[in-house]
Amino acid sequence: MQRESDCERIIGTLREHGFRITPQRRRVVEIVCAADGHISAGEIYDDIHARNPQVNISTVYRTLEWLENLGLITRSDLGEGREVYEIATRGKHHHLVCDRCGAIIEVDDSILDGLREILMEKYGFRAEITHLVIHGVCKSCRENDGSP
Amino acid sequence: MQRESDCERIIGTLREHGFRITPQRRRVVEIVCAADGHISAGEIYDDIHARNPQVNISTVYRTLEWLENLGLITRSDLGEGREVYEIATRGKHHHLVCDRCGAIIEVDDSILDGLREILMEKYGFRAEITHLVIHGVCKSCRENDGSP
DNA sequence: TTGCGTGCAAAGCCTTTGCAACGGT
DNA sequence: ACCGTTGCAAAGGCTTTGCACGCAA
Repeated sequence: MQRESDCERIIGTLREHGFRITPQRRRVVEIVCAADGHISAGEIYDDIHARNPQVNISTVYRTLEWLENLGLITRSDLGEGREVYEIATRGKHHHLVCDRCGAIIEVDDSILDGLREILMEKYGFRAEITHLVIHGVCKSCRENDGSP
Repeated sequence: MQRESDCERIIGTLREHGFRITPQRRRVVEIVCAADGHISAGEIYDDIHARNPQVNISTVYRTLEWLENLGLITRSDLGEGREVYEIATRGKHHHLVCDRCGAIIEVDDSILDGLREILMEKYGFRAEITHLVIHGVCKSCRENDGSP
């Protein structure tokens, strides 16, 4: 499957560039690749720590920082102190979250094209929106509730 | 000026509702009103503490929470652990945050009109975006760096 | 062997909380 | 005088850092 090949590809890239592949680093890469979307440093640590209690959380943070600097994973700040990571190969996307039923809808990055243009034209601001979470009400909930 | 009347209006509202107006609470309200836009809890504390060293930061946090619950101020999560407050009377707006120089640019809610339309048309999703923080690079940083 | 990476412990930030004393009304 | 508020201190959650040992290459 795609996630496994992502993982092997990343490990291979690191090895080719002469980076040391330690068991800890390998586990972090595996877990991030296996994750279905975002995952936090704490979740990665819990996962590793369950099998290898000697592994320290500082190693997880250092590995994530290293992978991020290498451009192999991306970090998103979800607000409220929540920082999550995911592999960088996924197409850029964002999430709509329905506040009624909790549904999460993945939307393509292109929905932001217009907004980016406006910000550049009006403010000269180059928006770098890596991950956006938009709350609201989904279609079925609107129809069920009869709300606009 | 507007800020002063905001301040007096809030104090008056609090007093009318029977809330106790302590010097600490008064100072917090004054500082938030006097701030040009958003201000962080730490900045408020520094301001108060400079003149009244006995005032504790926990009082600042408690007062801000109280004012927020009363709907008199709003809190925005700028990401990276930065939370800022401002008086609630201001028109709906959003923030552009420059990741190079830290500048914060206030933009009107209308910049999201297009995005809201797209989400409604393509996904039937009614976006309820109360406050959006968009990271990126501001005009002057782009010009200084020569980046696009 | 060599020096990069790790575990450990401690600290750094920001924010919250328990508790006894204080002070608005 | 009452009881809501405050100051203090401590803790809590997450992340970072200094240091000496250990291990990948």
